[in-house]
Amino acid sequence: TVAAAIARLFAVPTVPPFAVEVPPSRTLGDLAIPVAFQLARTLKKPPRAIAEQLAPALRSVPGVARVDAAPNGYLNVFLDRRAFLLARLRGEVPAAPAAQDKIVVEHTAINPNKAAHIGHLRNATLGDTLVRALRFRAAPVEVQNYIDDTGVQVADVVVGFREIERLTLADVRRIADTTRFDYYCWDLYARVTEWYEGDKDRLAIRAAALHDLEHGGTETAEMGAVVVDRIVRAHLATMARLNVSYDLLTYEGDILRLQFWAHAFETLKAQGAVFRQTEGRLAGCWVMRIEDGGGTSAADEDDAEAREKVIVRSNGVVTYVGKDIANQFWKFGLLGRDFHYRVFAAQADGHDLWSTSSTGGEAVHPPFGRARRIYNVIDSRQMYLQALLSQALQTLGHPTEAANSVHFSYEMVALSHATARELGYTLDAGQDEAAKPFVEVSGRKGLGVKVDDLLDLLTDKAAGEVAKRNQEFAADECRRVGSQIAVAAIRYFMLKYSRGKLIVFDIEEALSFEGESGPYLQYAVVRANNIFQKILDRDGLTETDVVAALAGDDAAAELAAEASDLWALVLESARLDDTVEQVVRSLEFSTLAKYAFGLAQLFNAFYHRYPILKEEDLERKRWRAAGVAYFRQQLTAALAVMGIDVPSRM
RNA sequence: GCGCCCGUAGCUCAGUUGGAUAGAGCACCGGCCUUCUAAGCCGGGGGUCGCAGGUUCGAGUCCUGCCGGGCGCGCCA
Repeated sequence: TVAAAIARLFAVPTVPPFAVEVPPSRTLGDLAIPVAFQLARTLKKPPRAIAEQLAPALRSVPGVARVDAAPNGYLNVFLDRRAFLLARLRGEVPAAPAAQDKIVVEHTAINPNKAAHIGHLRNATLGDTLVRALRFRAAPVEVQNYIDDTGVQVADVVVGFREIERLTLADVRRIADTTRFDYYCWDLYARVTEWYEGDKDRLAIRAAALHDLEHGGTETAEMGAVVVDRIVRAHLATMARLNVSYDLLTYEGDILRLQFWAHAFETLKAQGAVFRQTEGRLAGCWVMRIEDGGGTSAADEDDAEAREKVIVRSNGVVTYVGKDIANQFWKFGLLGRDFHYRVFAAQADGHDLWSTSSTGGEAVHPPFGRARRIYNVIDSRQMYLQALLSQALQTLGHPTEAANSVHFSYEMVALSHATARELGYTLDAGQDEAAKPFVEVSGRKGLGVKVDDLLDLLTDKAAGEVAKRNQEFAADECRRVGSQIAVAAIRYFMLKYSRGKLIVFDIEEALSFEGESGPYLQYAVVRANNIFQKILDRDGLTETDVVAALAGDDAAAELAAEASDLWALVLESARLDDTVEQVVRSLEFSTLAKYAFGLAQLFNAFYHRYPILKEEDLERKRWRAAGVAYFRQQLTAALAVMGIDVPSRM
């Protein structure tokens, strides 16, 4: 309506989209519109003159109390505060139209051969938060977790069991039943890496194991399947602790067995997207030419080859890029084939987790895949390969799908030297790594902080704090709340950095519950909730009762005061929807984290300055309570988008 | 060599379609618990936004070049 008013006033056919900003100081206004700056160019008039002409016209917009034209050209809008808060408390705010296009988000995708570590944690937290943000905006989202069950990493662990430990399939099953199997494999995997280094000929054993995994029918393959199944279930349990869940597990083995790749390969060949190299280093390979933008001049032969990516090796074995291309085509519904599906497990949040299958499966299953838009959550090191997926789609005549293939890229998580030392990892002064400001996490070396260890540490600490403050709590109650606090701490920690920033993970820092942390946010909501609990206990009034009583209050003095801190809290609380929208657009979750933190700060300050239970002026008391009611509703929702629960007490 | 990312307070970081006086946490100093939970609040010191040009009413933000650091560019995944 504001845009329409501007268009009418200046008779410009199309008003460029303009931002609504937050003024640097609340005394200037509730909203700031810089549209006069934009119009200044086309209208060839100074911003101030335009703003002054615009201001009276905007006063008729519903919900607007006053509009000031600032000397510098800003239009500062003051809202009808009472109407604003009441409408929001009654849920009368029109929702944005829900998106209809189906979205697939793929995240986590941990190699199923060892326990999950903090590197995987960043992926899962970003991915799950993206899913929650999209669903907050009512978009239909399907969450997929890709399981590389036929890769070398699984083969390595199987080699460890067979060649180093000399164990049978039955032995492995027994170990899986009686140990922390993902931890056991973590150590074994590191041992296998060393074992290979002892004698390079042993790599032939790995190649044979890999072949067995791909083709099946042997005890090695069977052992691989057991390892994968047990580790995947361990990962799901770990992720469930973090409030992360999925809709579908996509198994690479099924992509191979169902000939998805063979099918995609025929199409790629037919369209000339891949070709068989006949000479040079890559003779005998099927390769895809990589477009790297620049129209390079007469490059020498090495450069030319560097821009060819092998899709099928000269021995006929497809690389993982090929499998990824087939998978991406399937996700868009472009492959012309589908998996079989079976229910894999029931999840804590009540909905079934499905998995792909090569045979059989349920006759009736959800319509997986066929997405309009795909987010692949994967760290920035994979940028090159993700660009290939998009390029393959483009080459095969699917420009829309190419544009809708989003690589949600983020930087990796490394370890601080202090934390690496704590894990028992020592670096000689001579090593290159010793000079770097961080130590790279390495599953292959067994160097990393395991997610469950970190959660256990955080939960113990939080449960101890809960016990101190709530002596009436039983031990299991402390534990339950402690776990909610631990999840808040770790998820917030993963979200507060922008995704382009490398996180140098330090245990000491991650264990902090003070200042800008997940628990700080929870604490603010818990305090707000306690106020309503006490109102209920003492006055017998619910939040609904309090809001209903407001209808008779016209003055709303508490809200109307020029520098009303209550109004500041309400206005800031209202920014959640815009913030989530911005987050989805920019894929930058630190924006949401900082918004939620700032809101909690605002509330905590308000909480100290303005008592509610003891306030004797009843009208004042009601309006304060109303503002707090809206605040807790909004911060609770913000925390839900971040996958953080609010404890009953803490 | 080419591509991507990072460089803002002592430390760790926000500041994202360019906008009003560059912010937060930690650390440090000083206050506040017989009061709705001190996992908190209030106050203080602390800045050449890596450097140099450019674009314009306006640049931490956009462009170019340079400096420093990280990652990627494999018949590994």
